[in-house]
Amino acid sequence: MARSEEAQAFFHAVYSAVQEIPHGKVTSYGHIAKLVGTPQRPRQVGVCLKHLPIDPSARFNHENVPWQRVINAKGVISPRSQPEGSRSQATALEAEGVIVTTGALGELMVDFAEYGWFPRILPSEEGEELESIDSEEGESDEE
DNA sequence: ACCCTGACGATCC
DNA sequence: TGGATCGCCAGGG
Repeated sequence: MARSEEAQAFFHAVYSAVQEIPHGKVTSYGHIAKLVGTPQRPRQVGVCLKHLPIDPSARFNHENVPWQRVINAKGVISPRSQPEGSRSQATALEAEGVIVTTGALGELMVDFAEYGWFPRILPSEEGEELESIDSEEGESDEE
């Protein structure tokens, strides 16, 4: 487990941010990346979740980190190598009341307008400790 | 040490 | 509108 300290801090930040997603809500990898101060690395957020320990004794694990609440920017549950993975994520979301629909190509989608959680990010002096306030009114996708 | 892959996302054709 | 490319960078072989 010899990750560099920086990498470990990143993992920690990501897991902590994911824990802030409200029950029954979802956000994107990209938004988590922004929340932790590294807006250009949404991909690494995926890496973190991919490596989220199953072991309940781990500091961060599948039990205390709501990994299922993170989907991609298109509102689709990111397909892994195997479709079963995304399916189980859909099941986990449905278990908390989130409605998951299936697209023409079998994509599992969640309506951001209904379940999206994209708090405004307030820049701080250091750029590290980012504050976030949840704006109850989700801006659909108008800009 | 090197190369390929990838739970992403913004841009560029 | 949508597929292809690029940037990022940790993991795994």
